[in-house]
Amino acid sequence: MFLEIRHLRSLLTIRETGNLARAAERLHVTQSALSHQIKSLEQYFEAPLFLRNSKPLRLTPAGEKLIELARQVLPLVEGAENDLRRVARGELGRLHIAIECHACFEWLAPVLNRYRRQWPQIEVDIRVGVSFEALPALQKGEVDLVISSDPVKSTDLQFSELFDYEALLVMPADHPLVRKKRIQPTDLAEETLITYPVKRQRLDVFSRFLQPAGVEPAAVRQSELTSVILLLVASGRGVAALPDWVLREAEQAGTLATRPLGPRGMKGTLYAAVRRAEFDTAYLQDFIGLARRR
Amino acid sequence: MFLEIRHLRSLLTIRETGNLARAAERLHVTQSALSHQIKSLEQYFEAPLFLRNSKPLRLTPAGEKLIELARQVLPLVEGAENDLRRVARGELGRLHIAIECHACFEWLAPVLNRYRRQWPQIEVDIRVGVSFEALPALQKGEVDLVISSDPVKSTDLQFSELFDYEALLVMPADHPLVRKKRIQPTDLAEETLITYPVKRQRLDVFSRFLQPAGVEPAAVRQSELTSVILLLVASGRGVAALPDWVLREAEQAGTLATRPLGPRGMKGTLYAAVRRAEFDTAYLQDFIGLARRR
DNA sequence: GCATAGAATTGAGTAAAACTCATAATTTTA
DNA sequence: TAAAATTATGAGTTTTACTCAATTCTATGC
Repeated sequence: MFLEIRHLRSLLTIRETGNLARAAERLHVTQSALSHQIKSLEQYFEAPLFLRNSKPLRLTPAGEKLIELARQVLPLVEGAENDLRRVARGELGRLHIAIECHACFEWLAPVLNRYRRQWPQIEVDIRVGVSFEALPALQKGEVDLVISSDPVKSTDLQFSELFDYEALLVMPADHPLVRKKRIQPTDLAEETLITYPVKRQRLDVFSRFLQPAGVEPAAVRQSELTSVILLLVASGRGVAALPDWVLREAEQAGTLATRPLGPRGMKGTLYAAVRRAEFDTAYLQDFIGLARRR
Repeated sequence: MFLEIRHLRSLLTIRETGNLARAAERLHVTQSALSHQIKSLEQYFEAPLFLRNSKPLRLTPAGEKLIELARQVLPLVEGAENDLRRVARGELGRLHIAIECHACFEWLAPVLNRYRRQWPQIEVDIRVGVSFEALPALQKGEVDLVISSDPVKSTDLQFSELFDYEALLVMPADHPLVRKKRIQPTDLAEETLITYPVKRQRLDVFSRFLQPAGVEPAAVRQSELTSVILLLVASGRGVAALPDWVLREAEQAGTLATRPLGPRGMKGTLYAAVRRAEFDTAYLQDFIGLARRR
């Protein structure tokens, strides 16, 4: 293998100008350089590429083959180089987001709608982290940003705080527990608890509220969709623990009531994790900004 | 511009082996060379191409873009290099033949049919040299071989003898001139002469036979097709001067007679001219060989 | 047909790059 | 945590690409 893109560019320019001297000028090299270059190609392929004795330099069949190649390849290369420059400037890129919490969908969807308008060139996707570990996937480059509520020290990942939230117990407006200012674990011993269909250890209401107190709800029911959970709660089929952002509108409608869990409320903070090397990219920073403001 | 085919090959091999060291081995360079190469690419594009901290070396979006380019470009390059090698070995090529004599068609057509079977990869074409000068066209690379009856000394063209011929006067078997052993210019003063539609100076019967003797035929009629000329002659509409190869079968049919022109016959030799640089190519030599044997 | 200007080629010298070697730093794995 | 495997780095070397200057070639006008 010998042929390089440089050769194709020279060949095409010579062909276009019909003359070594002018081609050399356009390529910002001496005409001697071009002459040497062509000669080395001809020696390598053991075939002449140009017919020397004719005024507007003409190509041999071998030369034609290379010109044909140049015409195919050079636009591809230029296109790719442009894309790469835009990738470097952060104008072009990929934003595959992994979320571990189902409820995040509720604020993420509208944020992404706004985001897409600002960054139409960024390829956006959401993956709900059920079947895979989000942070390793981020490290391996399978996804580009992880929404998580527990930051981890890492040399190659960078966590940015998004916003604080509080998980609240949701129940029908006429539920007996509405009378209490704050909910205690034992209050749920006689209730049906509705959760997302993930392992208990990944549900804060179990890991941070019920299990430490050794309380088990009367029943557990699962649903994937936040809106379905709210519907079930509203129709008296159970109660649920959901982050506050989900409940803003639902509460206003007046059919649901919310109460804090535990004496100080079950609060947390959401973070966005990205690879440290890409932390400064404009399109990632902009997403983080939008997510903070929601 | 910076990116070269070498880079694309390295990138793709690294991607395929998932590992600098093995890629280096496959490319017959040191692993250090690859490391430097990638680094220089990353510096040029100001973007990382690989995620370093993951076992099977993974690509960043920028890296993916380049791999995509490599997958498009490398096969094209390899294909073209193969074609070129075959062009150099004379397995692939172009044989555009220019003929100045209309009558040559008669022996050329069957020769080319045989030739095409032997060299299916050679692109064959015939151009009858009416509207252009054949030898300059050969020098300029517009055609690749010229059939001509007068060789010229040239530094960049090479003439090869094909075969000798003799131009004969053709007439109906019952024509009065059949009684003569040889035809003299004055014999044609009362005849209608049928010729190809080209300038008189390019017709030997005028330039070498009639004009030196100052004789003008009673009438001149033209036709492009040899078979039509023979038909006209057979039906008594005139006589024609045609090279012997045209007449072999026609004469055998018994309806036509031929006689030599002038005391020693109007003889000549056909040559094939090619560009000296291509003289040794197998597919040209083979054509010349076939043409000689007819 | 010869002189001449415009181009291309050539060869030598130089600058630049690509590569190797040896070694250090990292990462992975046991 | 040590050993093994892999990658990165820096200095030195080789190779390649280029420039400069001189020469040769080609086309064209007189």
